[in-house]
Amino acid sequence: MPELPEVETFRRQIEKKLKGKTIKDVHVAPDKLIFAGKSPAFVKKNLQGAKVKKCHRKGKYIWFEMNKEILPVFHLGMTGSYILSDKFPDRSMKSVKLVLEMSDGTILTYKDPRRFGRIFLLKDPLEHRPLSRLGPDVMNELPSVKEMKKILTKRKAPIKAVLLDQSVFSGIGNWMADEILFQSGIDPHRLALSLSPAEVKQLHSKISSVTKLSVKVGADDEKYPKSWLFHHRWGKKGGLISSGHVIKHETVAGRTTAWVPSKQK
DNA sequence: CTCAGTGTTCAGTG
DNA sequence: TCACTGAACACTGA
Repeated sequence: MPELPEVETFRRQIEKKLKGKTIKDVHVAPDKLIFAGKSPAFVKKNLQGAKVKKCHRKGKYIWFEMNKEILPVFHLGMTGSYILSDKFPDRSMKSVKLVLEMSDGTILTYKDPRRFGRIFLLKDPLEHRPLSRLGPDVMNELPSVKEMKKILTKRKAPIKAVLLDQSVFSGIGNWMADEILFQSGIDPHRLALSLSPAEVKQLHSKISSVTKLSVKVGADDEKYPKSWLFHHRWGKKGGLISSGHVIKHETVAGRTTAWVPSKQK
């Protein structure tokens, strides 16, 4: 479930629970894919005994600031998730990849059944791939309307593809892109460079408001406004957003895209 | 049994 | 070199 709002919500919870505490013990699954080729021993050596100062986020990545040179960077992929608890995960819990036991008994468990998530150990996370390739974070570094116009006029791809491109803006994923375009009244197929100044202004405003509101409610989708496409997009066959306004589904930019042709031009 | 999926990277093309 | 597209990755559940 990880787009910017989910990841930012995790970040806040993790920072609150881990800040100022020391990693007392570390359990690492022998999974070279998740740990980008690193051995359990290497991961453990770099985490054990470290004191967590902060948890940072850019786009869909988070990393810990610690009293160590090498820092852990997390990306949740499609199905990664964290559990904060005071109990060790029991054996029945599948796909646990990392367990951090903190000095005060707090336990952070990371699991990822599909294994698209990654945990990197890096020196200056922002200076190296994959973080170095990210465009401005849409919550903390959203470009001005003017800058956004300049960026979009250079792009010939469908606006949906540009919103999903993490090197242009970071943090937007599939449902957010559809939500932003729906609320902006823009058809996802439109080429980015074809947007009028008024449309770019609208898009800018909706990137900001969709991001802020979903973070504000802690990425709890039940709390998203009733008017959002989000609540209707999953009913595949001929869903309606309101009387007469049909939701269409189609692959755009390689991803399933939901939009309402009667409202998005 | 087949296929799609809240994501990213890389090979191939123009 | 750049921008863009589509496939691959790994696994679960509809």
